[in-house]
Amino acid sequence: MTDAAADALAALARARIVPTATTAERTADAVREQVVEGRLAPGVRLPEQAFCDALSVSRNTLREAFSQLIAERILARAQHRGVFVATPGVADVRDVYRARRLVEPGAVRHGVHAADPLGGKALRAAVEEGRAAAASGDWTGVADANQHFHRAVVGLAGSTRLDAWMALLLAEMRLIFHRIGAVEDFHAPYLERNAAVADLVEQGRLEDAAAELDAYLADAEARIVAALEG
Amino acid sequence: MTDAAADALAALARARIVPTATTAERTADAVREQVVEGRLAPGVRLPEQAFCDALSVSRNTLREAFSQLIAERILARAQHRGVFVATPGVADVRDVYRARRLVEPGAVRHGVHAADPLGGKALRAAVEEGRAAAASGDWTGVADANQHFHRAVVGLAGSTRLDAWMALLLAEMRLIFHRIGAVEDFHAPYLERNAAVADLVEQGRLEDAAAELDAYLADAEARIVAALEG
DNA sequence: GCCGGAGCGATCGTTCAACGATCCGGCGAA
DNA sequence: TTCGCCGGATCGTTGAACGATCGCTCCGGC
Repeated sequence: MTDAAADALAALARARIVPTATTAERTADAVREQVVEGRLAPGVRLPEQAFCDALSVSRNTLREAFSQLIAERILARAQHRGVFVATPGVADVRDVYRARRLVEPGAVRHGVHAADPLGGKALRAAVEEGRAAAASGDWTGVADANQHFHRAVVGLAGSTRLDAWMALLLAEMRLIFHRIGAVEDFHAPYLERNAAVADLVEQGRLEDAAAELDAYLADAEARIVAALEG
Repeated sequence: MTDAAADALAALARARIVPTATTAERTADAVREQVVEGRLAPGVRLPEQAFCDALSVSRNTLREAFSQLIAERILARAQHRGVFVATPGVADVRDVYRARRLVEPGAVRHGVHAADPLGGKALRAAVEEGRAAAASGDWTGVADANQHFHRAVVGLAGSTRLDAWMALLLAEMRLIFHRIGAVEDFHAPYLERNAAVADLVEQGRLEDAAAELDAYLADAEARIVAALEG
């Protein structure tokens, strides 16, 4: 075998083809999108039969999809009563932010990609995405960009497991934002704070960036808790 | 209503009774235990029919249990070929340790319970458990105690979500230990390093404790990678 | 009037049987 | 040897069924 052929084989082995995710996975994706987009509000019930009909899948397949979303804390199951969209409370917000305030500043401070230029690029891209969305009044886009920014932050740590876990936490955050309604002005103030963090990272002032990010997360937590309790 | 009755009600509400976890959950627990205890080695196939018969559950229920364990990365599914015990490789070890080296020292440094005496107690208890197990030659017990120690470390952060996630990573670590076989002398050196970290935490020298823990994790990672490649 | 239990419908948890789709291994032909 | 084809085994998915449990309504007793 030629070396070129060997290289091609190796490339194929890396880029493993995933045919067409199983029906249960596609179903889970569809339901998850409805939830994080806010079309299914926290607390509403999800009757199995109705969703089977709407999605044209069998009850067993739907239940498998539900199980996955329950593991992600996007849905919640009440024994013999049905499945509901999760309604995170103040305790959940505190719990999530304790984790985020440990992980995100840590990724900035010690992440394997925090010092190299590529890491800074990802942060910068999310900041620009947010600014563009704000300029065109697309507040949903601003919220998306904010999520991308925080995903880029934990991406500095260079751990796919950490990335996946943070994606779950951020999906849960979206539920919370839908609970408190006001999405617009909630994310606006963070546009410039994201930019400040990105600047500091690009300048290599990682310690300052981490401190700013920590203060910023503490502030966000306080505002969310206030909104939930008020 | 009397105050006593109100108190009793409140207590019941807190200690929510979970009747008997659903069959799928119990099935998942049973399979997970077989895997993390090493009775099902990494790479072996888990035929659905055989496990249905052995566990006396229907195929649908078993598949739901499998799905959960796959989400935990304990099992892996190959489309149309079956379910296998996961076989974590060097890349997985590196990924897990990047996450652990961010989270564990961070929990020691900034955890909300790192400074209070209760947090130190949990670490101390795990250290003593490990010493007792070592004294009686119970190497499996030493490994368990080691896991308990690291669980106590992240417990300092005070986030149940973080605790649950770390439990997944630690379960994956057990798979890796089973792959490289030598469980005995692998955990032995860490008995005293765990103790050193616990001491430093109890003395309030959190920065030193975090540094020691980070060095210790880096060392462990290097030894595991060497064992896998050797 | 309202408080608590009996009855009822709806839904969930679980199982079973079945069908097509896909993969693996072996056999034969070029 | 290599390729194509075929059969067997297993998976992915469906539909239907049964008992169990829940929420609600209704009714009698205080």
